[in-house]
Amino acid sequence: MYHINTIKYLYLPMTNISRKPSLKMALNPDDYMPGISIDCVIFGYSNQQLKILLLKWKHQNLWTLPGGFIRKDEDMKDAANRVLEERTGLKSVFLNQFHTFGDIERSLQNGKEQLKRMEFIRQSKLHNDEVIGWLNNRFITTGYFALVDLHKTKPEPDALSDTCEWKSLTDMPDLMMDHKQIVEKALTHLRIQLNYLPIGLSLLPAKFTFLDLQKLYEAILQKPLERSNFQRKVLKLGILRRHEKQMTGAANKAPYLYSFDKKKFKKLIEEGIGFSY
Amino acid sequence: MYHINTIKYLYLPMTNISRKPSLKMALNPDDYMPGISIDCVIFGYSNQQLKILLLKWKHQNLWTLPGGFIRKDEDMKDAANRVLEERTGLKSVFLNQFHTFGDIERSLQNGKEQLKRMEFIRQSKLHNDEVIGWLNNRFITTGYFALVDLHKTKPEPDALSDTCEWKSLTDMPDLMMDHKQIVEKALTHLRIQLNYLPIGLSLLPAKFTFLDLQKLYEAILQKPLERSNFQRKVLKLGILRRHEKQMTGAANKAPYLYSFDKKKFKKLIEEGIGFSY
DNA sequence: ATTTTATTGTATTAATATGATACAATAGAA
DNA sequence: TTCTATTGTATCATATTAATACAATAAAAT
Repeated sequence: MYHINTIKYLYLPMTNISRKPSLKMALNPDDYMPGISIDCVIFGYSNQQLKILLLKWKHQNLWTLPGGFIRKDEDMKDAANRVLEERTGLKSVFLNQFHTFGDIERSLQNGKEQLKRMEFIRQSKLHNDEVIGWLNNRFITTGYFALVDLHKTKPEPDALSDTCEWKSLTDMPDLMMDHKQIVEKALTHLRIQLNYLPIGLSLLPAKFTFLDLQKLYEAILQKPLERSNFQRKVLKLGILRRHEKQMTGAANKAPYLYSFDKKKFKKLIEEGIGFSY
Repeated sequence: MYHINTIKYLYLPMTNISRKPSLKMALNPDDYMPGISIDCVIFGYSNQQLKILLLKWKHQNLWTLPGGFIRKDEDMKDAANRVLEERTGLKSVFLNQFHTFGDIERSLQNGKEQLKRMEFIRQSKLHNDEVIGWLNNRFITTGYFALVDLHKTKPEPDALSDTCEWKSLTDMPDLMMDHKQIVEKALTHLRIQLNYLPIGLSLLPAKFTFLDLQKLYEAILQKPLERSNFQRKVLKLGILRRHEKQMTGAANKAPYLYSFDKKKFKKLIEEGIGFSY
């Protein structure tokens, strides 16, 4: 029992695969890898809160992560980038695979709601019986997590959803299937990454104050950090550039604005220097 | 375009799936998830060298990682455990998923050798045309890495392999497809894990000297460690139990034997304490 | 029997990092 | 002009790490 993969696939590249299907176009199962899906946990940050982009199903109060399938002619990471772009309009952002979820019963949660959903799809004639059968198979899903500047995104619901919204982590609605566990795992990875990557680069606007950065870290770690020590530690990394002061209008000393020095940032990562809070 | 997974699967559990197929039994594609495979990077340690369990294809000098497919009625992690048990005879060892490899061209390497291979399979009549067609599809593979006490294993080649052998990391043969990259990634993860888990527990025999432990860490990290500081750091974790001295026969002070105190070890992990070298 | 040798277990010291606190500078309100 | 809250930075005690030293010791060499 052995897997000698993809040789036919390699030497007989497929034809007749429509290149860029519109979102509303009927899903053609022949174009996609069966049994595998992609789910994206897209993190954003605003109002001092860490947020995740979620979709709400039509006529149901069940939310899901932005997801999709892998075209037979695309790399899995390209599929993840495509999903991300379809929902946010953003290209080439920080996007990392973190785990593949392969339990049989991963779709048990909210099973009744999902049955209702399938009935809705059947009645809506959005998909034919073949597609519905394909969707009904067991899927293993690979989770990717992305960090984006929330204000640069244009959330777009997909064909089966009412809304595509940023939801605060501290106020998460009911999620489909095992999506809650997927979010948990993504968070764990984000927290670990925090020790190795100055993550603010992706989540904050170009210029920010030290307090902004600290609040972001506190939102991710869910614990308060000591201000002056945080400042000292980050400054010592030498990856911040200081700009003009930001007059806040408040009756106190105005903070400086900072931005990331991407060159030094890159160098730091190459050296594999981690730092923890 | 959305994935409402596995509802039919959930509510209509499959029947007629043979429970434990013998290794030599013809592969029935209907029993397995299409397009997804499992590959295991199984680490062992002997003669002060980190080793990996590899299989060599019959009549060809091409080596592969132990791998397999996911039965439609089993969790992905169970599939990985099954593969591990089939090749080593070991159950319930340290086994962790680390990455899923989904590039289209992941099988490009050694393509010619693999074509020869498919021809051999065809001629051997080991599989019928349906199975060969199934194997020829593109596969996405999820990598698991395992840590085992090499001396407790009974390596078993599979139906398509001559030998199943421990190969030193410093002396790796040519590997099929992208298996070299898979090994690299597993190593990276092992090295990161080293900062969070006292990994010796899985790779060393029950009792060992401090030098044994240090050499293991040096083999994994590929860099020398300072003896006395290594000793101090590990001792401070409080997870080692000291036993009798081991008379080495050499003309010098005999080292103590140590073993891991699994209770304290567990406690340490729960507290999430990491340590680095 | 004594000396020698290589290795082990532990101590010591200097350098560095961290946690807690202090304090001067300052933008704007009082 | 004084007051207030926040910012940037300094200070000091404590903890951690790296480098080195050294006594203990098993067995070979003398």
